[in-house]
Formats: sequence, C-alpha cells, structure tokens
Amino acid sequence: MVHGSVRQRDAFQQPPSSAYYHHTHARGYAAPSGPPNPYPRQPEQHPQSPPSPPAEKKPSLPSISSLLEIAGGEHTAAETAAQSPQSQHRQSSSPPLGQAQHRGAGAMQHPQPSRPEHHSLYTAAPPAGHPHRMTLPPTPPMHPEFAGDGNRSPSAASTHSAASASYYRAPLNNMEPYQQRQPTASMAPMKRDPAPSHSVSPYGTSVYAQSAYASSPTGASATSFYSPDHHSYSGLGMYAQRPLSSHYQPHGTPLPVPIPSPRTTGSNPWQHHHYISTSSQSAFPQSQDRYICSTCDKAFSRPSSLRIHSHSHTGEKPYKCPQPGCGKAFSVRSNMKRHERGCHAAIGTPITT
DNA sequence: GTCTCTGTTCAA
DNA sequence: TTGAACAGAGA
Repeated sequence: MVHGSVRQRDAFQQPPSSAYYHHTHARGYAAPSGPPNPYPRQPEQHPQSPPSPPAEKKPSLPSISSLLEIAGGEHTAAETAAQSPQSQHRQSSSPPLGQAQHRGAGAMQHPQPSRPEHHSLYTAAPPAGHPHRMTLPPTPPMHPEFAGDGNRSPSAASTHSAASASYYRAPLNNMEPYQQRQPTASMAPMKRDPAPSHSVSPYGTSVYAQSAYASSPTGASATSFYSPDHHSYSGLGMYAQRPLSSHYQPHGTPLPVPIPSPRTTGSNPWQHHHYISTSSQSAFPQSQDRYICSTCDKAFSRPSSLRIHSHSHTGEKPYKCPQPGCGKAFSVRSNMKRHERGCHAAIGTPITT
C-alpha cells in the first residue's frame, strides 16, 4: 500500500512523458496531484463544482461526433442536431463555456455549432485530430493562454497579482502539473542545491513553520500546489477558476506567498472557465500535500514530514548514534534506529535524544 | 481533526 | 548502508 503511493509519486516525477498525468492519478492522490499528487490522492474537491462536470459533457458530445462520423449519417445528423442543442443548453447553463467561447470569440460560437467545442474542452485531449475540434473547443478559456504560450490571458494576468502569477506560473507552466507535484524529480537536482541562494535561508525550519505553513497552510499551500496542476489542464484557465473556487488561491510556491486577495478574479469574465477548472479542481486533491518545501517546492501531507525533509536541505542530523564508538548522525530518527539495529545490532539502545 | 512518532519501503 | 518519503498508530 505504501508503496503504491510512493510509486504513484514516482510515476509523476519520472514519467515526464505523460504530461497529462493529472493529479488524479497522482495520488489518488491526488496529484498530486493531488496531485504526486497524486501528487493523486483523494483530496478534497472544491466545493464549487460548477455545474459542468466534464464527464457529463464528454460523453454526450463524443458520442454524437462519433455517430456522425461513423454512421455518416442519417440519424446521426438528425440526432446530432437534436443533441447539439442540448449540449449547448448545458453550456449555456454553465456560464463558463458560453463566455469562454466568447473570448474565443464569438467566432467560435457563431461559426460553428457548439458541439465540437465541447469536446475539445471537456475532453482533455481531443484524441484524433479533428481539425475542427481542435480549433474550436479547446481553447475557449485557454485561447489566450494556449496560444500565447499560455500563460497569460489578459484576464488571467489581471487576475493574479503580477508577483504571484509570476512565480507560480513560471515554474508551473514550464513544468507540467504533474511535475510540480514532483518537484523532486524535476527539481531533484535542486534539492540539495536548490537554490543555495535562497535555500538555506529559508529553512531554518522556522521558515516552514512560519511562512509556509503558518502563513498559508490553508489556502496557500494546498492551492499552490494544485493550481499548478491545473495548468496542465488548461493553462491559465485554472487561475481564473480559482477565484471561483473560493479558497483556491493560486500560487505555486510555498513561499510565504501573499496571494490572497488577488486571486479573486472577481473581475473575471473568466469565471466561466471555472467549469473547466472546476473539473480539474475536483480532480485535485487539495488536502493532501499541504506543506510545501520552500526550497524545493516539494509537497508533503504532514508538517512533520516537511520538517524532516528540511533536514535534507540543511544537512541537519539531529539524531546521533548513541553507540560509543559510533559518531554517526542521522536526519531521521528511524534511520538512526535502523542503523543501530543493523550496525550495532543489538542493544536495547537507549536511543539518543 | 491534526500532529508526532515509528516502522516500512524505495532508491542511490 | 544510508537518505528520503509515506502510511499507520497513538496522543
């Protein structure tokens, strides 16, 4: 069992190939993400679940298309017509789409029936390349982002303060969501020298306690983490969404991040996006890795885990082998005990402090 | 419900 | 053999 989780985590990290690993996978973890995440993990899903669960839509749409293509035909057309409207209705019901499309430009809507769009959007990745689909759907919310590299949709940008956005985005975007979760992997190298520049200073454990956890364990940590994941889904859309989610806050970093209010994209027109984000959010496990190492961005589900992890950065080894001749020290108590058992075998070991 | 401690497991 | 992370048990 344990392994399982670990493995999952690995999966995140290692397989960069599947950028599309979403937290969900991560840990059922969520991702991360929720998260390696995985992340997934189970996590909590955000309360706000927009009415548009991707799942629902997916089915309906795809089926139609496939029908059309396959059948070619007769009923298909009829059905399609019938259904498409429905799908539209749904969309309309879910503001996100409608508006998202707007952004896309009325172009999207006007020109074509909405069906393809849905597909692309909802369907994480439109498999086959249907030209039309590609064009339409996927982008609505993401348009700007995707197209541009996504990061920034004007609205999105506005949404977050430059600062917050800048940092978390950068990393995030560069790395896919899954990667974020596994900062370790991607950042593995960083771990030890993650940034020597800032790394050390931050530690002091104090950092964790104070900045990372204390300050924003709730909103910050959790969100930060996941949010990145979102990126994977829809580049920016996610940001916009968060605002919707209410607690969600965007920041990818464990830093003391002050990102509270900005997220409120209240302004957004983007809310529409949330539906996407929503879905993605729901997918993430937020509760899981709430504690993020400021040095390497690695996320932990427990503060104690983070603290121990910090030792790896600081090199601190508080646990010393009690054995007379052995001056070995360990950063993890259990490792020290193991050492005693293995090397000094025996002994009731008084256990060091 | 959360946190710490402990044991287990994986990777280097 | 050791470092590191995770999960379970207990407080």
